[in-house]
Amino acid sequence: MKSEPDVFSIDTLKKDKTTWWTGVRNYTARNNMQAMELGDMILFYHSNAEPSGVIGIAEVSKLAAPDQLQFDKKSEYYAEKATQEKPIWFCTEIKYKSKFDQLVSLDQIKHDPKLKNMALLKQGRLSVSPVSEAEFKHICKLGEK
DNA sequence: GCCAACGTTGGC
DNA sequence: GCCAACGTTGGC
Repeated sequence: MKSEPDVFSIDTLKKDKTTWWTGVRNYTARNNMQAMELGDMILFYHSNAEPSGVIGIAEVSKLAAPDQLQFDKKSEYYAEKATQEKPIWFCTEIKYKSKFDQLVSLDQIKHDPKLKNMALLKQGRLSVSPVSEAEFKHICKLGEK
């Protein structure tokens, strides 16, 4: 899961413990969240950062539920066509697990043969993308000294 | 259903 | 700030 650290960083998640991943307005990203199961592990990625990369780990703490911001007329994430009966946007709640000793940069990921098939690289702009167990473990190894 | 125009993400 | 790579919208 990607987040701009200026907006919501791993340190904010650490402080808040949990957060609903609201504001995702892309169908593929939404579908990926709806496919998540309780306890699934998440790579937390800082985008638009210096440098960008995976900075830590979170865990799915609540299954996907309607994103409440879609009903809020004052929110920038308001969705006119959404109703309580038929919500359009869903999000999971995630829980802080840990912050890496060292960030695993996008550049590292790009140049690591074990990570070259990551969905993250295939579709760079997607904010929620799937990760294989092998990729997950390998990135954890790189992030933890 | 096609496609042009437009908007967004995110690396650089 | 630029721009590539998408995704979305809406006219037809």
